Amino acid sequence: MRLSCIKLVFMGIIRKTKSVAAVLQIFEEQEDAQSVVHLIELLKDEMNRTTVYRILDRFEKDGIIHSFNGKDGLRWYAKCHGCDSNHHVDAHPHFQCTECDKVECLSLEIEIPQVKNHKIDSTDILLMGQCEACRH
Amino acid sequence: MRLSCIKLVFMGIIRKTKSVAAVLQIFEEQEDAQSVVHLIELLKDEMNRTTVYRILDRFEKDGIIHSFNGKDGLRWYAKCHGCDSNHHVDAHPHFQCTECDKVECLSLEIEIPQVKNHKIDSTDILLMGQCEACRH
DNA sequence: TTTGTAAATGCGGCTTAGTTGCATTAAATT
DNA sequence: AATTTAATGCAACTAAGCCGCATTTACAAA
Ligand SMILES: [Mn+2]
Ligand SMILES: [Mn+2]
Ligand SMILES: [Zn+2]
Ligand SMILES: [Zn+2]
Repeated sequence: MRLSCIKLVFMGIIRKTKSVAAVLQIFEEQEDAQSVVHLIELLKDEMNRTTVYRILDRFEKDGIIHSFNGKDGLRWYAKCHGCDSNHHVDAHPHFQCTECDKVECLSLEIEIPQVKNHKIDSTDILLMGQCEACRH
Repeated sequence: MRLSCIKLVFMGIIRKTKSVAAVLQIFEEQEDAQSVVHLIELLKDEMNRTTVYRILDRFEKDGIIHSFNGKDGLRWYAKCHGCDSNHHVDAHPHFQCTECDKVECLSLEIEIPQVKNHKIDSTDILLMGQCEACRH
């Protein structure tokens, strides 16, 4: 059993298949978030789209990636930092460019005030505008 | 030309049809946000679902209602306050209950810090948790 | 190395939100 | 009442995402 395999089992992924490796590689190489639609397109020669959905599900359960809705209601995924299968600790806002559609995770604290008579458990914050590249 | 009609034309709606009146009435009676899926169900005996979509589009252009994505990626609509067809001034966060799914507009200012090298034009903020009714 | 196992995958079909084109209806103006 | 065209109904379509089931394959035990 190779080291990378021990690590994957620890994270909840049982078998390191070619498909698992291919999806993992995308998130290792690319810090920006990826839409499922884009991932399916990227991987269409290597695996079935159902497999993409299922691997993303497993990765999210394992705290390898996290997901959120982009501005058009599509599902996006990005790498987690410091999460595992028990705790998703990596809550942060996201930014989506209105020109190129690129999505970034933001290391940014946003203060959420109390809402009277409500218990807030989580937040979903999407900032929209122009990214660094599109601003020029 | 009746007064209500003058008002509607002013807002961009050209003809006050029975369908327009029916959708309008829902938003006048109910302050909470409504999902399109729920509206279609509510109105299924009175009009075609395509008509619901088209009336919501027109209302949004006219500043009568605004839309946003709920936690499950569905489209939700709620009444605007102080908007018209030229200016949607009514930006605010939303709350969705994780138990009963109810969605509320929040009159709440949330401070958005600057993001380096980005131009932020709009925000989409969804708070999730337990509503007043579900907390007890 | 071979074999047994169940995790993972492929595939086809299905669900559902939302859109589009076009023929028909009806609201408002004359 | 006649005219105009905004609005509607309808059917077909698109696209994201899910599900069941047969098949494959990773991996551990023999
Ligand atoms: Mn993120
Ligand atoms: Mn609102
Ligand atoms: Zn951009
Ligand atoms: Zn509730």
